[in-house]
Amino acid sequence: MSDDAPPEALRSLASWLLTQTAAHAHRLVTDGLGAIAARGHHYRLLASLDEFGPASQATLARHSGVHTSDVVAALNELSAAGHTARLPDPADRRRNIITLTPSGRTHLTAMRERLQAVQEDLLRPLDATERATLTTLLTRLLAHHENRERESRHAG
Amino acid sequence: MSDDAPPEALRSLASWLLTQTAAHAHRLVTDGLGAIAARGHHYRLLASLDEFGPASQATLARHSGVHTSDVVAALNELSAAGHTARLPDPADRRRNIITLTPSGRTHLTAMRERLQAVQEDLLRPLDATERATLTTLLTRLLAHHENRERESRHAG
DNA sequence: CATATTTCAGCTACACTGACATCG
DNA sequence: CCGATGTCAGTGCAGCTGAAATAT
Repeated sequence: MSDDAPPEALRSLASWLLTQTAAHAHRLVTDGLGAIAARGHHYRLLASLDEFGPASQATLARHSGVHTSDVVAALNELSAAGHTARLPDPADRRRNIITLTPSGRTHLTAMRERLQAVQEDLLRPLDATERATLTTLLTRLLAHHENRERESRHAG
Repeated sequence: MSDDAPPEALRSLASWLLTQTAAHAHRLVTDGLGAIAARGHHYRLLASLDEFGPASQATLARHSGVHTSDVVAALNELSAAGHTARLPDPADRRRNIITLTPSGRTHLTAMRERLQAVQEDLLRPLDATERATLTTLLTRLLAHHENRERESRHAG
């Protein structure tokens, strides 16, 4: 459904280039993870647990950037599959402490491998220097907009 | 919900950087267009009509990259607002010929202005050279993945 | 017959909102 | 009472699928 050349009015917009390439990236990630019955949120949560250790769901949401309500749903799936465990926090009975199980660790490794392949696929036309440049530019944009969000939350 | 620093396992993934920055870009675009009761699809369709002239819905879908089924919905909205007109094609009675009305042209101009402001907002931390670099890299990625899609459609 | 166009109904993923009960 | 937490229900947009009706 997008055979012809898009109008210049679109191709000249950075926002359009970003969302379009992101759509392709998202497709590749979804397909790559889907092949091992995983999804984007799963990786974000398991990677956060792996890097920061066991945490409450709220902390996990802050680390991974996944919305708390989506954390609930994703952890339902991950726990049902035995990749995470929900333990009540004895010190604060509102909280669950989420831990990575051995099975979750294995699953995380598999996801990492899939995602590495996806990056290669995604960035194929760029050489190493260009990939580094792209990463730097995107990282700067992201940092800028994350700060703006933080500030507006602090102000609001 | 994304206050803390995301794990390195995410920050090092180009796919993650892309989808995150795209999410911010999408928010800015949605907000910017929302202020004048417009949406992304509207701009893509009106810009295509402006650049390529009147077209059938199917052609419009191919030009704009908007799915045919979504074209139907967006044109319902645009036509209800008087920004486009659907005329039956006398030469092919399956088709509607879509045209930009004067009101649609005015609306398109307003969207263009909003979107220019959004680009400025989006790219603020980058200087002119860096913006050009980003545009080039993204354009190359996009071209690559569009070709892959075309080929797999041709093969399949 | 196959193909193209328009339309409708619905699905998935992600980001997000609002409400609620629970607990500190 | 205020605030944080976990849960559930539901919204909106984008991208997409499938099917039907109509016409070429």
